[in-house]
Amino acid sequence: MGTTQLESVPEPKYWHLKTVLSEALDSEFSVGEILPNERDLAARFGVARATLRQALEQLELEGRLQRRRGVGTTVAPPRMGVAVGSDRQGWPGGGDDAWSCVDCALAVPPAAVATALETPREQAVHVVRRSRVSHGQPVAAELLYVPAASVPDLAAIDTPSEAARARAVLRELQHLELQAQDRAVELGSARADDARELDRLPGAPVLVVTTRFFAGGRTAALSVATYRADTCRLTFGASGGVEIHHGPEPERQAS
Amino acid sequence: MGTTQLESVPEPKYWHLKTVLSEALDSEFSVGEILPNERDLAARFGVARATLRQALEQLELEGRLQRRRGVGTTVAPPRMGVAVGSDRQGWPGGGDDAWSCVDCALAVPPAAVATALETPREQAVHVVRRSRVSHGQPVAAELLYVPAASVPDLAAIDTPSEAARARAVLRELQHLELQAQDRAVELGSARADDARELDRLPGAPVLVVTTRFFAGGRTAALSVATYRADTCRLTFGASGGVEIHHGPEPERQAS
DNA sequence: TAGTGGTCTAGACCACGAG
DNA sequence: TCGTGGTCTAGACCACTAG
Repeated sequence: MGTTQLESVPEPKYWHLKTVLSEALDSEFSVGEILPNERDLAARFGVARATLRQALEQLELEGRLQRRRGVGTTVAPPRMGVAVGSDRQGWPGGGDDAWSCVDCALAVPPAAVATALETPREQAVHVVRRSRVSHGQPVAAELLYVPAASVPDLAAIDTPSEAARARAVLRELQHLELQAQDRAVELGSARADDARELDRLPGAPVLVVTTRFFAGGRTAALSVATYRADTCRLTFGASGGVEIHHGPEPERQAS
Repeated sequence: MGTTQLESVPEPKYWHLKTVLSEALDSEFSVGEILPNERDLAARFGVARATLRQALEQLELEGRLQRRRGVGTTVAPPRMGVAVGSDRQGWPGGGDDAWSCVDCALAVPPAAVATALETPREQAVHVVRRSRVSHGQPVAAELLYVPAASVPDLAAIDTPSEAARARAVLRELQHLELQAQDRAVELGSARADDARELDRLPGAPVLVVTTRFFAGGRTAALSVATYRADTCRLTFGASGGVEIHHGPEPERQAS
């Protein structure tokens, strides 16, 4: 009989919960405010804590919440715009590009990196670590892979600190003529060391920006930068960006 | 006393599990292969199913696995490179840009969109829906918001279908002189309608690409495109992209 | 109908941060 | 020391797909 195709699909509890919480965040909370703890919230909504957590995880993924163990759950500020493509072209480290050098080492890169660099397997390359801070908090960690062939004059340099050696590598790069560069963005999860640097737990969602730098007909350097996905909106182009958030779906009506 | 700082931090089980599974995927499985079901896997590793699922979720987030209800868990192919910034500048719909129109409606946009368009609240704009298919599967869904002021001559047009009206809006846009454009990428989760179109469950992770088109000193159009984060790597620049995957951390050694 | 992944529960213990 | 979020368990039932 009348299987009237009315809402025969029950919405998952955590999904509905997320919607309710999202609306509450908009109307009843302000940035930085601390939410009730998970056990209280779960009780208040009459669900198990795991279910409540599923909703919170989604909201954190969307950058609406920030959770810290031992502290609590707070309302996150809008994501900050982080310029990734503002310099039309340019070597890393050229003309203050918002990054600061951490250290430098010789290391055998992952196989995929070696492939991109067209470098023999098991051959060590310079690995420059840099970090990027915006609005007072760390937003990105970068590994910059530079084959020794790209910085031939580096051996003569004697530097006092790790960071200084990193800067020396970058300085050498500027001498090459940059022919082209190439960017890709994908979703990843933070490795243990990146997580530490980004002040997040391992596995936290990150946006991985891979940049290839071409010079002398080769890939002269490869940058793998991991940005905190919860707090960052990567911007390409001139402006720092106007806030664009997803609200509820628009009321669609025939035109 | 010898508090020898040896592994005092027990690695979470799901994290270790993820590592083990990841290595197994590299060495013992090939693309498309079906993994044992979750209950068997959990038993095999001696953990609860929820713990095993936590590891699988991470691997799916990284694009290594694909899970489908009622079917099983399969090994995902490497992410496909999807060109987002290849056309230097250009209106949507100009010179085949890999998108196909779905329909068009007049709707009141979300508040944030209205702000970006510098349009009065509650004022309806054209909303063009487009979808993008790559390698035979849907990879992105787009909502393109076009204020009526940007396409003044549209009213005279009488079109037979929704898709045709969408194309008419795009055609009108080409007449404007594009002064600049502006992109941002951030992490989001699929709304119910996007999820349906992308063949995913609601809440699935997506990369949201927001593009603003400037003409005549105003924001003439705003595109919000949501890409499947599990299967796509967004590329900016000339090439379709060489595969860059994250392997294990490199062996770092003093230089 | 059988088997899969998706959701949900009601507990337990642990690691961390602040007072 | 106490309260927080993070991890983990051992179940249960549901929604979907395929044969």
